Amino acid sequence: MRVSNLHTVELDGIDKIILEALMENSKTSISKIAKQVGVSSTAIHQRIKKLENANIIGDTVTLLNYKALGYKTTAYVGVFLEKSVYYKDAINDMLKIPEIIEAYFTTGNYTIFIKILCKDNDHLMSVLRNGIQEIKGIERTETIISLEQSISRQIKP
Amino acid sequence: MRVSNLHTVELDGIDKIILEALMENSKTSISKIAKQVGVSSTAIHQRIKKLENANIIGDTVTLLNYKALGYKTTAYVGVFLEKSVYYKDAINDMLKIPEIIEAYFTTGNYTIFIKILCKDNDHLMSVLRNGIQEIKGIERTETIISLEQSISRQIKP
DNA sequence: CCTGAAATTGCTACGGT
DNA sequence: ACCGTAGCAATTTCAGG
Repeated sequence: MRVSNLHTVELDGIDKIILEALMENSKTSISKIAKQVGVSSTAIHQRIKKLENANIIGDTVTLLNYKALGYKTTAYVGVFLEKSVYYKDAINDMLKIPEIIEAYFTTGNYTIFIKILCKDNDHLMSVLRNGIQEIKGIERTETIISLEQSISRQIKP
Repeated sequence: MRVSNLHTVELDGIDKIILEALMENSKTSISKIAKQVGVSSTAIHQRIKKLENANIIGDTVTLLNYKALGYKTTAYVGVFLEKSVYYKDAINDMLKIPEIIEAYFTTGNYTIFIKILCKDNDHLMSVLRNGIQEIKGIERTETIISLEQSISRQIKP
């Protein structure tokens, strides 16, 4: 890894192999990566520390299989706000709705764009009617329901 | 954890503590969870194995900090297909565009709805013009650019 | 479903090239 | 920047209540 004077970072081949292994499985053992690359475990360990310090490696999380827990409906909702001033309050209200798992402030048609995870369509309707559309400043919403997720991945470093 | 005869799953309090700890940090040590709950490491280990076998625990991944790697633009693109028949081929073509990190088959206005990660707006324009809009069967697209991500989380079990 | 002990594996610090 | 060693901590297996 090389850090230029303009805050950009150059990863070499070994860094990329490390990152790809950890992206796929955060529990990949250092020794396994070391064997694959052909250097010592210590070297890999030192590189990982550097990548962590450079803030390139972020969180390590366990993803739950929500379908197994009964969450089978994913939807996106475009939110039209009366005035952008309501943005902060709207986000605060949205934080209280656990089904909202992502929210973005956006350009274009919508002011706020959110991702929702629900058990089924009835649950989604209830979240929309009794949750989201009750939030102050929301004019109207447009809902996009996902029938199938076809791609889900990270970008390779 | 209890599995009813209708394929639904009941998690007890200990399961939920385990899952929440691992969701936040997949590297949380078993022994730490064990101390918090007040049982042996072995018991926690066995429960984790069960949750894995029940497919409730999914992947454990390391998230990269894409901003540190120069990726600063997130966008969503709604895709209008001429005919739904083109869906499979379109997804196959999209798999070849690494900037596309999520894709959904959806109801509503759009046929396909995708999430894109780019370095900057020029990069985004290039992906749209030279990548996505070249795919066979795509009539037109609508782009929503995220200015700020305000919420990002998982649902609690 | 739990425990405790033993075996295994992996992490991390240190000294050196 | 990398290596080897060695001590330590954690995971995982096993026998048993």
